[in-house]
This record gives sequence, structure tokens and C-alpha cells, in this order.
Amino acid sequence: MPTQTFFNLSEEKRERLISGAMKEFAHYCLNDASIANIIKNANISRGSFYQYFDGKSDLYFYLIGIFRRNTTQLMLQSFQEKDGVFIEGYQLFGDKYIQSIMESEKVGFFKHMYLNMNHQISQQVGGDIVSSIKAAMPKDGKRVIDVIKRDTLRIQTDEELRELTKFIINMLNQTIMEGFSKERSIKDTQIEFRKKMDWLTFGVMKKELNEGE
Amino acid sequence: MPTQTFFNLSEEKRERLISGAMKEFAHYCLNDASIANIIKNANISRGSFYQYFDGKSDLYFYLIGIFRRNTTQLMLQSFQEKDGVFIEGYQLFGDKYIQSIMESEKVGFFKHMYLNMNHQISQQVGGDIVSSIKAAMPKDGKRVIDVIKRDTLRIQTDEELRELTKFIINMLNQTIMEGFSKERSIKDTQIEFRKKMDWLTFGVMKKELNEGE
DNA sequence: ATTATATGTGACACGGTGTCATATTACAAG
DNA sequence: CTTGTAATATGACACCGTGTCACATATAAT
Repeated sequence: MPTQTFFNLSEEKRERLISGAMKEFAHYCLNDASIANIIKNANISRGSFYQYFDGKSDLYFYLIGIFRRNTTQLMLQSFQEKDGVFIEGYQLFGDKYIQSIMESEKVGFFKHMYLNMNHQISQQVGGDIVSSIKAAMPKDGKRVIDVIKRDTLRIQTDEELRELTKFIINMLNQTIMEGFSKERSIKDTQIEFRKKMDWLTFGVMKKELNEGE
Repeated sequence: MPTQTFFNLSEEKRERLISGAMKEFAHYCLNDASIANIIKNANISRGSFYQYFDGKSDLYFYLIGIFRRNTTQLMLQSFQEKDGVFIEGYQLFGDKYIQSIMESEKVGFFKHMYLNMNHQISQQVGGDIVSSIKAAMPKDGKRVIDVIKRDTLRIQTDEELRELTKFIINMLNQTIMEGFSKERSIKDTQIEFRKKMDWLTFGVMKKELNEGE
């Protein structure tokens, strides 16, 4: 987390630092990026930098936080739009999420983020989703867990629904990562995710053989 | 790839270097590990190191190659043991694979590998699987694609089966990563993977509502 | 004006990387 | 054996990035 000093800064200076960092991280991954470049971009002295942040990673994770799409919000919207139908809700959510990442002006930043995504970054990106599934949104008090029609699912407990959501988010991130890696179009990435959602929803096993279970 | 010089080395020296590197990578991730430590562990001069490898990553990926479990082999075995039944084959494979990783003497190495797994490492780890699905195994000429009973699946083409396999491997790696991260037992990690396989096989949607499609 | 508190600065020590000129070894041919 | 050639070994070194620290400057309070 940035220090209080950072937040006391004038907006102009804070912006300068953030965009200087974004520029660097759009060109280099966390490891290859250098503080030297960032402070040069932002016209800030080395000493000052360390008064704001613990180090490179601290800044990086802060940026992820800033530019993290409001996923919970997006999920709520999508499910309300699709009357809580599991597959339709998630597929709409996936479409919107993929688009918001791949069409963003910060796409360079996101690309490096996804291509270098490890467990820690993954937690950072998807962290608020899983933890806030049960939390009510300030807007209308709805929880994600409430807007998903559960009676059509083989999943019943809150805990299982939480795990399933985490699974789907992982699936989504994996798909976006692959999209960046293979330089797929937004459309193709969306199709890829929809296919996986279809597999997960209806199962890859044929229905007629799916009755004995 | 290591240079020819490296392979010309006496086995003793090669072993010394490999185990020196393993020791370092069991304690530090790729970025934090230092060549200085590795060559100190192995009693090899800095200059020599660079005659064998391009750099740290080169060595690291070579090690992954060495200690990569023979996944294709394991998959073939599992499916033959379960008469090609999709879910049973993959669940057995998952059990075996998770155990082979988490019970390995190299578990420290694997733990860091999984916790820092990004796209590049993931490719390296699972690379041979996907690419060799269609390739015949030298043993009896069977291909992975041949031993999976396809008539019970909604998947028909080779291409789709290849994609599904890739998806499952990702799912498995994700599960292992989480297992290391949350310090789950082997058993719990296996259970986690089996649950996901169950979701994927039969779908999370209830069967009675699954007929209109 | 004085003191206290917050913020800014860049020189510096430290540690890691990759290279290179040189030393050593292995080995083949005469 | 000895001479020559190719392969291998070595560690000092230049370079670069990090994080720190003593000191400078600004802001605010009394």
C-alpha cells in the first residue's frame, strides 16, 4: 500500500507518477520494469519514490487495484439483465469483462499483467470478487449470490457457489491470458470463454448417458 | 537450451550443477534465485556457467524439462486402466499426477514453480501434453486421443478433444497451485480436482432442466 | 521569528549480471 | 615426447538497478 504521504500529494503529481508507471508497465513486465525509468517518466526523485511506495511491487499492485474493473458490479448487472440464469449471466459477464480489458486504453498494461500472471497477481486481480460474493453491494443491497438462480443448479450451499464462481473467474482469466498470448481478437476470446462456460454448464458428457448418475 | 559443452561435461559435474541449481530454486523463485548462489553450491566458476547456459532462465527451463513428469505416459496408463471412460480416466490421472508432484523429493522446486507459474512456465510444463495428444507413444503406438472413449462425449473432432484436454490440464495446474498456496494436503487437492472434473463432466446445471438444449 | 513536522533529493553502498582476456586442459598429429 | 590446436575454466571487471541515508527545502503552528 502507498504511504499517507502519497495520498497527501497534489493530484497533478500523483497523476504524473501513476501515468509514468503505467507507461513503464505497458512496456515491461513487473520484473523488467525499472524504478529508474518510472521516476524519469514522472520527473520525481528516487528518494521521493521510496517515500510513497515500499518498492516496485507495492506500486504495481496499487495500480492493479486502481485499474481493476469493478467486477462485482459487472457481475450483478449481467445477472440482473439475464434474470439470474446461470449460463446466460456468466456469458454476458464474460463478454463484457473481456471487452473491458482488451479494449481498454490500458491494454498494454493488462497484456503484460496477464502474460505474467502468477498466483499473487491472480489473487490481486480476482481477490475482491470471491471475497465480495457474499457481501452486499452498497447500491441496492443485492449480493451476487442472491441474483443467481440457484434452483436450476446442482449447487446449493453458499460455499459451493463461492467455489464455483472462483473457478469461473480463473477460467475467464486463463482465457484472457491465452487470448493475449495467441493474439486473438476480442470476439474470438469471447467465443472461447462461451464455449468453456457451455462445457461447464451442461457437461461434456452426452445427456442420454448422463442419467444414471 | 544448454550448450553442447554442458552435455560434454562429466556426469559428476553436470549433476553437481543440477543439484546446486535445484537447491537454489527450491528456496527461491526464478527471479529471486541468484547465479552467484548456484555456482557457489556447485563449485563452478561464473565464467563456466555462462558457457553452459544462456542465463538463469535457460537453466530453469532446462530443469523443468528434466523433472517434468511424463504426463502423456501417465495419461495413457490411466485411460487404459479405466477402459477409456472420460471422467474416470482423468480423475485417476489427476490423482496420480498430483501425488507425483506433491510427494516428489523435488517438492520444494515444484512448489515455487507452481506459485510463480505464469504463461511461459505453464507452456513449458504442459507443453508436451497438448502437442503430443495426437502423437503416438513409442511404446505401443497408442495415441491419447485414441484411448479416450469419445462416443459418450458431446465432443467429436480431434481439435475439440485437444482443446478440452488443454482445458483440463490448466484446471489441474490451477488446482495444484491452489493446493500449494493454501497448503492443502495431497488428499484434499485430489478431492478438489475430482470435484471440478465432476462439474465439467456432468455440468453444474440440473439434469431435468438440461434436456431442452 | 522560531520550532516542529512533512516532504524532496541525489550520492552512495551493495549485490547481481554478463563479458572478456587470459589460463589451463585435452587431445591429435608428427 | 612435443608441438599445436581446439575445448574448457576462471575471476576480475564494467554495467545497472535497488534501497538508504544524511541533508535540504517547504509548510504550518505558536
